[in-house]
Formats: sequence, C-alpha cells, structure tokens
Amino acid sequence: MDAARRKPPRNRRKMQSVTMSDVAGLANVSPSTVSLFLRKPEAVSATASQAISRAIDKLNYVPNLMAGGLAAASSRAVSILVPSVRNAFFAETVSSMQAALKKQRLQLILGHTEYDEHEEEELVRMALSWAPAAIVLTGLSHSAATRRLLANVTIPVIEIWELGGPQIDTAIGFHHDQVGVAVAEHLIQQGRRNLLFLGARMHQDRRAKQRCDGFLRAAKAAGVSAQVVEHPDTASAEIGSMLLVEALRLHPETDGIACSNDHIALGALFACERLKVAVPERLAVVGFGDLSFSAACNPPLTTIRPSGDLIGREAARLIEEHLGGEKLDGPRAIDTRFTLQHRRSS
Amino acid sequence: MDAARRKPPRNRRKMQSVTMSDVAGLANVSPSTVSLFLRKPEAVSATASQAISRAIDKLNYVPNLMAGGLAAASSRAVSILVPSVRNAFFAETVSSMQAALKKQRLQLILGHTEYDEHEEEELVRMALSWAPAAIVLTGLSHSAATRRLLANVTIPVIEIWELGGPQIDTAIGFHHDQVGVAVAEHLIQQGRRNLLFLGARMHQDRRAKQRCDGFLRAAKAAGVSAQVVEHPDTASAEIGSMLLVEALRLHPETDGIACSNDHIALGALFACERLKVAVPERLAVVGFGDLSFSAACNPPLTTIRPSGDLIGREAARLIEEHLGGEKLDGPRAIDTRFTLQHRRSS
DNA sequence: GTGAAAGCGCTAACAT
DNA sequence: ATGTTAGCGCTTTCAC
Repeated sequence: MDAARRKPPRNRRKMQSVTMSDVAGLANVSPSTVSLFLRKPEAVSATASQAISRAIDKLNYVPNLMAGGLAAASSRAVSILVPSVRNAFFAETVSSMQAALKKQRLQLILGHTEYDEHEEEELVRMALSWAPAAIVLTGLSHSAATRRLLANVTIPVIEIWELGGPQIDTAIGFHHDQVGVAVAEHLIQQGRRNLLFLGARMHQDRRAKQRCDGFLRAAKAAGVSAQVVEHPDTASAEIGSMLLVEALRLHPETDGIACSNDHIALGALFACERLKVAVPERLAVVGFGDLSFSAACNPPLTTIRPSGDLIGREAARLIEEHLGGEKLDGPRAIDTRFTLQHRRSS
Repeated sequence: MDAARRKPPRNRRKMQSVTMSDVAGLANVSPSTVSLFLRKPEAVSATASQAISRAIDKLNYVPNLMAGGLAAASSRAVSILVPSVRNAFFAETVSSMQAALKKQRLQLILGHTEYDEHEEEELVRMALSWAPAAIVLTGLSHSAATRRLLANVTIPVIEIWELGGPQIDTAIGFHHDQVGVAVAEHLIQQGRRNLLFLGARMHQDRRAKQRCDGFLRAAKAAGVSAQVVEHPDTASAEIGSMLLVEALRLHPETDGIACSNDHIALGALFACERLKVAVPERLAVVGFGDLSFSAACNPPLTTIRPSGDLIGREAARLIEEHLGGEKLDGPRAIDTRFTLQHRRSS
C-alpha cells in the first residue's frame, strides 16, 4: 500500500484555505454531491442539501471559479470590449448589462479598445484566455486577425452599438446613418434650409461618421445645403463651443445644426448664448445621446435618445439564453432603434 | 505496462483546441519550457525561444488563464468594485487603472455596488472566487461580513476615493470633508456671508455627505450662516435646477452656493439664467468634479478637481509592486489631494 | 440520489 | 537551461 510513497512530499505552495472537499467532509457527503448541489440544488436530497448549506456557511466556503472553469472548459465570465467606459454611452451599456448578468452570477471582464483595432485584437486574445461564456465587442469593424480569432470560437460573439455592416455573429444596436437622416429630416421639417453638422473625432468614431453621412445624404436628397465642421479630438462642450464659433464664421447663413453628440451640442448652446445667437429662432440645434443635462439646459436640447441600456439588457438576455449552449443562431441583427426627443432647441 | 489500462477511455467533453503541450511538441521542447518562456522569456535560450514563438504563432495558441491561475493559486485578474461606472468619477478611475494594468497583462473584473453594502458583500464574495491578484473597493465603509471576508485574504486590498476613516489595508483618495472646508473658505474669502449647500443622494453617497459636513463646519467656524437643501435622487442637472429654485425660495438671502457635484452646479447655473440671477454678482456657485462641461459653461464654473485618474494609476502601481507578493505593508493612506479651479462663477 | 475516478491545462519544485 | 512530476480544486461521466 505504501509502495507509492516513493519520495518525500514536496513543499507545496500556499493554496485555498477551504475547498469543496472540506465542505463535503463536514457535511458527510462526497465532493461530487457538493458540486451537484452548487450547480443544481434541486437534484440533491433535502437532507444532503441542508447539511451542505450548513457546512458552507460554517466554513465560509468560497468556490474556486478557476478550478470550476477549467474542469468545465468554460467560465462564468463575460468579456466586454468598449472604446472607453469614460464615454457615457458605453458606461450605460456596461452598467445595464452588468445588472442583468448578475442574476446568472456572471461577471464582467472589461477591456478598453480606445477606438483602436490593434488594441482590440490584443484584448480579444486576452479575453479568450479566460474561456468566457460570451464575448461582446463594440461596433462592426475589426481587424482581420480579430475576425479570425473569433471565427473558431464556440461561444456567443455579440457586436453592439452598430448595425448595417458585416457581422461576426449577432449584432445589437441601431443604424447610425438613420440617426443622421432623422435629424436632417427633422430640421428640414422645422423649415431649416442651411444645415450643418458639427463633428468630433470622426476619423476614429465610425458611428459618429455614419451619423454625419446619413445627415448629409438626407439633406442632399431634400435638395438642402449641408456643411460639415469638425475637430479631431474627443467630443466635449469646449470643443462644441469652438466648433460653433468656427461654423458661424465659415457658414454664417446656417440655420440648423446637428451635433456629433450632446457634449458638442451643449458647447454649441453655450457659445450661442455668449454670441447672442437666438436658439431656436435664428439657429436650431439638435444633439445625440440625451445625456443627463440635455433636458435641463437652456433651451432644452432636442436630441436623439439611443437605447444604451436596452442594448446592454438585450446582450445579457442573449447570453443567458445561450449559457453553456453553443454559438448563436447566426448573424441575426437586433435593432434597438432610437427616438427623437423634440425639445425647445429646434 | 499496459496493466494500468483497466477501463475503456471515457467520452471526454470538448476541450481547448490548442494547448501548451501542442506548442511544446511542435517546438521540440517540454511543456514546462513553454510555460517558463511565457512567464520569464529571459530564462529560456534564444534557440528555444525562437522555436516556441514560431510554434505559438503557427498554432495560434491562446494560453488558458484558468489553468494557470489554478496551478499558481492566483490569477491575472484584478477585481474592482465601484458604486457605478455611470458615475463619471469612477469611470475615470476604472479607465485609468485599466490602462495602467494593461502593461502587466492584468484584466479588470468589474462590479457595481450601487451604493449598497449588501451588494458589495456579495460582489466581494464573487470577486474572491476568481483568486484575483488584488481587490479594489470604493470608500471605507463596508459591512462587517465584507470586512471579515477580506481580513483573511493574502492579496492587496485597496480602498479608493475616500480617506479619513478606518481602513482595511491601503487607501488611496482624499479627504472629502477637506473639500467642503476648502469650498466654504473660498466663498467666504470672496466675501460671501450667506452660504448654502445643494446636495443630492446624500443618504447613500457618504462622500457627498462628508463634503457637506466639512462645508458646514468651516462656515460655522468662520461665524457665517450655512444652510442645506437636498434631494434624495442621483445628482443631475435637472435636480440641480430644482434645488436652486427651492433654495432661493427658502433662503433668498443666499449669496454663495456649494454643490454636491458639477451636475448639480450646472443645473443651478441653468436655473439662475432662467431666473435672471446674476452669477457671480448676486450668487456665487462652486461645484465638485471639474467635469467635461465645467470650463465651458456660462459662466465657467469654479469647481474642485479631484484626482480620479491619479487614484486609478496609484492603485495600479501598488498592485504591480505587490504582484505575486503578499499583502500590502499595512494600512497606509495615499492622499491624492484635490485642487480648486477658480473660474468666473465665484 | 450519491460516490469514485479521471482528468481540465497549467505551474512550480526539484532534479538534471 | 531544460525536463520530470505532482498536483491546483473542481466537473463530469459512469456505476451503483
């Protein structure tokens, strides 16, 4: 019997204090019963369940998800990659998704791509290292290597915040060009004939670019003039103010403005106030995002309300449905739409 | 030799396509050499390194972090628990921390406590399940159970965004009551004698409460009157406007206002504009946060700039220093301070 | 309903 | 510098 004891025991490294075996021992059942209890409580007898519960409480047992994930070849983590959580839009989606996933005891592993496809690629690689239950990316444009990495994967891959391009798998979001169209049509309907788009960071933010393109297209279709004035940096009220001043200098006839987002729009409103440009009488202003200040400013801002939290909830729902299951049903597109909030600025 | 082959091989479940052994095989080295190469490349010969690199590229190998974490009894994950990433302050910290941790190939696992200690407790439990390299909490107040869970832990526990209370381990942040003091002293120095604090969600946001308390204390010390008008909901410009109207109704003599944060201050400025209350002539307004709009609004907002990104960077630095190492050196407090941005609203 | 046993893919002590 | 080996703590057959 002791023939197996050939060598002295090695110095083992520090390990987890309380394991499933400890719980099993205290509850007088086998480890596999404890495991079963943790995953499908209804499959375990009432007596055993009680004993196990008690043991877990007493020992203050915390299961080791890495061991579980390794054995099961899939973890209770969901990877989400967004440009930045500093951006209120993505913060909203991350937050609502997190809340929805909590019920399934799924944890979010967060990555910031900073609008960089290379960065995204690296993050996808790191994400896959965790054998996540699903992976969520922002937008539809990714590097070839990223696509290759994700092509062979057996978990749901969800792309959010963009629709209308080639998808890897399911996409949840809306058509940003349609946003541009809706804003242009709204302004034209309000009698505006000299339109202008105030853009920020459009060389990186594809979706802002799409809104701009839709705006220009709709204006052209209606036979109305439309200009673009833009800035390379991240949208902010400060840049919005600068852009407005510049826009009125270059195109003084402008009477209707669409903005990259509400930060830009807010800055534009501030500038109008300083320049004594009457909004909406002389100039109509429309934003994008319906941020927390948009209903409160002077005048209240007409804007597009995207469905950032709905996107998060839908993504979470999809992940739940496919938990442990395989890939999604194929490249489905879930359109969460957007609504125009008509307020006094237009 | 084949005596060990007693039973037929079982049906194994689907597993990882490419493993470290595959890489080792292709590179003609042992798996442990591959492991070593991945963790300490400088300890492996140039020849082997090359062969391994090539094999990894060729097979498109993605290491399994769960297996690694299990074997090493610690993972390359860092748990961070914040009230909500919708809050720009915490979004900033999360974002800067993420950027700093990337160099160490550490991933952030995010949790939202929603200002609820019970929620936090549950999240701490889930966080520990991942055997993270460190755990970061927001604030200094936690449930007794949370403290108990974290007392026996051998990884760095970092509390952020608050100083001045009992710490679990190292804390990084600043004294919020000192913010209140600084704002009160600033207003008094500007000749204001009827002060008022506009607060939001102070029953949950302890740090806002501390700022308010510091403000009142400093006013009292200077023999200046100070009132509080508050709202139970999350801070927003809309609530800021409401609060300002209410404040001037209840305390028309007010000439200096401190706000819970810049959202409230912005709403207050909007309301002043509508009411034709001259800022700063008739009323001085000071915010907290120096958010993206604060320098751009009318008039530009005097506010406190906290060091949200510095907090994130410092936390990341601390984690790096103690990677693999044990606990932190004890309850040290790192004061990241804050600065008053004096602008035209005061 | 419960238990025994065989790994999941990797790390780290140890030996060479 | 590299290989051998023994697990890390759990899940999942499979047999009872």
